[in-house]
Order: sequence, then C-alpha cells, then structure tokens
Amino acid sequence: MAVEGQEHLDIVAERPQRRPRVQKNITRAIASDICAEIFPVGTFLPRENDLCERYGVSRTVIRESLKILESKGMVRGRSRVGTVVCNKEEWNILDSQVLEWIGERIFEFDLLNCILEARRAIEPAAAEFAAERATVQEIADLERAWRDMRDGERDVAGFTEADVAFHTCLLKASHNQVFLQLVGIIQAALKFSLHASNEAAERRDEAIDIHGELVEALRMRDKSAARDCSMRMLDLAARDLSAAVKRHRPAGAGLLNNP
Amino acid sequence: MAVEGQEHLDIVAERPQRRPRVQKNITRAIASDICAEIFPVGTFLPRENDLCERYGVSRTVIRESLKILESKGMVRGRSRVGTVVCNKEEWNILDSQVLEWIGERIFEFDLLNCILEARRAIEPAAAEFAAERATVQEIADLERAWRDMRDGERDVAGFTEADVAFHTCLLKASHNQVFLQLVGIIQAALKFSLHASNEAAERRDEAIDIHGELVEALRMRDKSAARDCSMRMLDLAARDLSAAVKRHRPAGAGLLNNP
DNA sequence: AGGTGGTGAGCTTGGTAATCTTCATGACGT
DNA sequence: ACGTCATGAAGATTACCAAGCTCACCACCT
Repeated sequence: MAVEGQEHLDIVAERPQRRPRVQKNITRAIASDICAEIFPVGTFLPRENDLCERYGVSRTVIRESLKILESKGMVRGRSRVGTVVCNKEEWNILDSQVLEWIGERIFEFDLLNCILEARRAIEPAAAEFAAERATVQEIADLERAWRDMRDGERDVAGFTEADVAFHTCLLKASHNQVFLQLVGIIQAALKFSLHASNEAAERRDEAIDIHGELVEALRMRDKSAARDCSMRMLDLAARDLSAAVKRHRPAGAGLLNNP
Repeated sequence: MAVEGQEHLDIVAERPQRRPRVQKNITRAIASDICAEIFPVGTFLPRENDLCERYGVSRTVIRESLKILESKGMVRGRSRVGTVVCNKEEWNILDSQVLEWIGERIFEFDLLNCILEARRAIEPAAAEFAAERATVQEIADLERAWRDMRDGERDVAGFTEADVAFHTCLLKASHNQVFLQLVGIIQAALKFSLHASNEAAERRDEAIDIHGELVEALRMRDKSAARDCSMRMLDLAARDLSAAVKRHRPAGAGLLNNP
C-alpha cells in the first residue's frame, strides 16, 4: 500500500518518452485517493502546490482535475482558502465516471441496495414503455444481447458484458432520456452483483430465461408481461446482491480488518 | 435578451477593477451558447485561442471551462484536433448545472415529458419508502414546506420554492441516495411547469390539499396512501405540464419554422 | 501517366512554469 | 472590542515547449 500511493507517479515516471493522458490519470488518482479516504470527507485537500509535488505534475493539471471533481460534486473550492472534500451525499453518484472511481468501494457506500430499490422503480416502468415504443431494430438488438448472454454463459466477463448491453438496450428502447441516463448505475450494479455470484451458475440459467421472456413480451407489445418479467429479473438481482454483499463482508464486521 | 448573449463580456468589460468569478460565468456562457446552437451539435468549437478572444479571457480559463463541459458530456476534446459538441443524448441531463444551462430551452429538448414519466416511476416509490423510513424531523420539515406552500399561495416564486423544498424533503425522507440525486430534474420540472400555469390558481388549491394529504399519510406510516397521493400529485403535474407546453408553443407547429 | 505511400510542415491541443492580482483570514495594535 | 494590515493561497494571465493529428506534396513504383 506504500506502492499504491505512488501509482500515478509511476505512470508519469515510467514512460518519460511518451506522455499519455496525464490529465485523466491524475483526475482518477485524486478521485481514488478521496474514495480511499486518504483525503477524508470534510477535510481540506493539500494546497495546490503541494498536490503538484505529490502527483508530479504542474499546477495546471491539478487545477483542471479539481475543476472536474468539483463539477461532479466531490470537492468544493473555496476561494483563497482551499479545496474541501464534500459529503458523499453531494457526490454525483449517477455519473458513470464517479462510479468508476468508487469502484469496489461501492460496497462501503451502502449504494447497491439503493440502486436495487431504484431499479425496482425504474426498470419495470422502462420495460412497459419499451413494450409500446421499441422499434424492431431495438428489439433485434435486445435479442442479440440475449443470445450473447446465452452463448457467454460460461464466461463471466462476457456474460456480464452482454447483460449490461441488454439492460442498456432496454433503457434505450424505452425512448426516455431520463431513464437512459441511469444506465450508469445499472452497469455498476450488474458489474458488482454478477462478479460475486459467479459460482451460482444455475441462477444464470434462470436469468437467461427471464431475459428471453422479456424480449418475447416486447415483441408481443405486451406491457404487463414486460413489467412482470422485469420485476422477476430484479428479484433475481436482489438474491445475487445479497450473496455479493455477504461474500464481500464475510465476517459481518469486515470494516475493521481492512489492509 | 439580446443582452444575454453578451453577458459575460459585460461582466469582464464593465468592471475592469473587480474580476469576480470569471470561471463560472465563462463556463455558463459557453454552455449557453452550445444550448443556443451557436455552436451546433456535431461541429467543432472554435480554436481555444479564438475562444479566448471571443469571451475575453485567457486560455487557462477556457481550458478549465472546456474540461468542466467535457466532464458533463457536452463536448469531447480530441487531442490536437479540436473540441466537438456532443449529441444531446450524451449530455448528463441529470446534472443540475446542465439543467440550469439549458434553462428555458428545456422545452425544445422534449425533456419535460420524459421527466414526468420518470417522476411517475420514482416519486410514488419514494413516497412509499418515506412512509416507512421518514424521521419525525423529516416529516416536520415536509409539513413546514407544505405550510410555506399554503402561505405563499399568492406569490408564484415563493410557492414554487416551497414546492421544490417539499419534493426535495420527500426524496430525502425516502433515505435512498439514488432518488435523492434526482432532485435536480424534479426541480427543473416544477420550475417550468408552475411558471407557466400561474394563472390557474384553483389548481394550486388542489395541489396544496394533496400535498397536505401526503404529509398526513407519512405521519400515519400508510404506504399505499402515500403512493396514492404521490400519483394524484403527478396527475396534476401532468395537466400543468401540458398547459405549459401549449403556452410555450402557441402555434403547435413551432418546430417547423425555425431557421 | 497515374495511383500509392511516405514524409514533413504546420496547426492545435496537452502540459509546464513564472508572475501578478485578489481577498479570506487571523494576528496585531489601537 | 474593533478596525487595520500582513500573509498566504487561490484566481487569472502570459509565454513557451511538446507532441501528435492532418493534409498536402512529392517521389517512387506499377
């Protein structure tokens, strides 16, 4: 973990000949450090000049990174005073970049439960809209994603990817811009639920069946069937989620013995 | 409103002695110009140096502004090529700053309908959760907001503010982080629905009653009543919305005769 | 002669650095 | 207790270098 703090330095130092996207890396580095509570919520970040030293970049890069983080509600710059880390409630957790930066720490945020609740509200509604609005092309895309799920049943990464694609297509097919924006949280949810329940292969069979049923319901333009499939899908997701959470916090008090 | 386009110039030009918050203003100015399609979707922005001239600020400010816009999905910087305006589907329309920048043009985005649909999915669910999870303090806050609505019945601005506060409190009381993030779109929806239906005062009476009923339902921890109130509330909102849209597009075919 | 591919100039963004301005803060003096 | 001023950190400007994407041009091969 002494190495971890220097990670970004390596990125810069190891390739002096090429300077590949410093900005993005530094932003991610600072964001990760915030998520890791190296810079805890409510405290001030080091002065900009100190951040330059710490990450080995110029002040411009630091400032642009801070601007990005500020625009996502993670920090707030107080003029001539400093930059303070905001409460997690203020973070734009619907932003997919923020979710990426949080990464595995999503388990410590009590977020996956919230996301599941939100999905229960949103996805059945989206499925209904999709039943009446999806184009034939969109239904074809959904079916393709479903086939990819079926074919990728053995391969966890491939299966997850196809699952994400399926739900993304579903939201697209709802023809509602707001729902579509929520694809980020659903991605995060699928990523961390499935990754943990990969031994429960029989569940994937079940999931694949339901996804197939949903495609069929959309094709029939059957709104209530679509809603029903979506809800059953989420019941499965709920089971996976609780398995994932258990697995991630085996002792039940896993917060205490982290590295 | 012809002045509005030059606003940022004024800020810089009119007070050469004080330079207050250039950054924020410039970011808003560029964002507004993008929304106004002065820089249309799919085209390149002017070179950074030209933007400096146009807005009368240094390149650093421009670059930081572009970074912010990029982080919200409005533009994409292509290294050594230029900055291109993204499709509106890629914009983070759940971001409250983006919604602010869009402002009145929200009517041209076909967004209010989407938001209403999303609210129908979300708010009843949030109301149910609030019924079982709201603290007494939160219910008190809701009631206070409700009283403010009642007292501010004559004053459109005050009424809207109280209405926004009410719905914000409701989402808070649902104790779901994801729902809470959606306060931005609901604010936008209320702002533009009410502002247009301010002559229909009798509707506000009705709205106030329903809001009061909802508070009562929460106090009784009655989930189904809470959900029901929320849905009736949204039926009213739907009526207001169609009035607002009609009012904003009087000819009914406003899309056809733009340049 | 014509098409193909390599090459280099020029332009544009990415990044660095030094410098100045503006004020939020807190210590100091009245 | 209150006003004043020094201080230091962020806001902003400027200038410059680095690097790579484009494109036009020219040589070379067919």
